[in-house]
Amino acid sequence: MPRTDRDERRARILAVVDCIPKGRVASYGQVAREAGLPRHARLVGRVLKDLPAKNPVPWHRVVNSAGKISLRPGSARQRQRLAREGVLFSRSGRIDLARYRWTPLDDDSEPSR
DNA sequence: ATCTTGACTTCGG
DNA sequence: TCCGAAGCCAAGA
Repeated sequence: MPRTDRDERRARILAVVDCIPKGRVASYGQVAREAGLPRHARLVGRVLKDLPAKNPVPWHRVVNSAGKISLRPGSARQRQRLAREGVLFSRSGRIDLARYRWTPLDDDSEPSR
């Protein structure tokens, strides 16, 4: 069990990220809200940044509110992982959130529209 | 306690 | 659509 408040929040954030289905994405802010931590989008980013390589959580399914990859170095890797799951990128490198955004309860289902 | 950082977000122009 | 500014907030130093 998490001992500190910090570990507690970290665990909740990762739990949410772990729920994002293959082929769908969520924004940092969305993950924060669903983890019960509104206004903590940046915390989500920090947690993912410090994520051990061994951790299997689908960190690549988290993008910013503009539908773009926030990772500076390494964006190619994240993009490739998403593409491999069927997530299409626009010419400007953006993901159509209206189409790929994950909403709890949709838990699977192919992207529509 | 104070100041800086940043895998963020929203709002204007 | 593309910035820049402002708002936000936990961590580090």
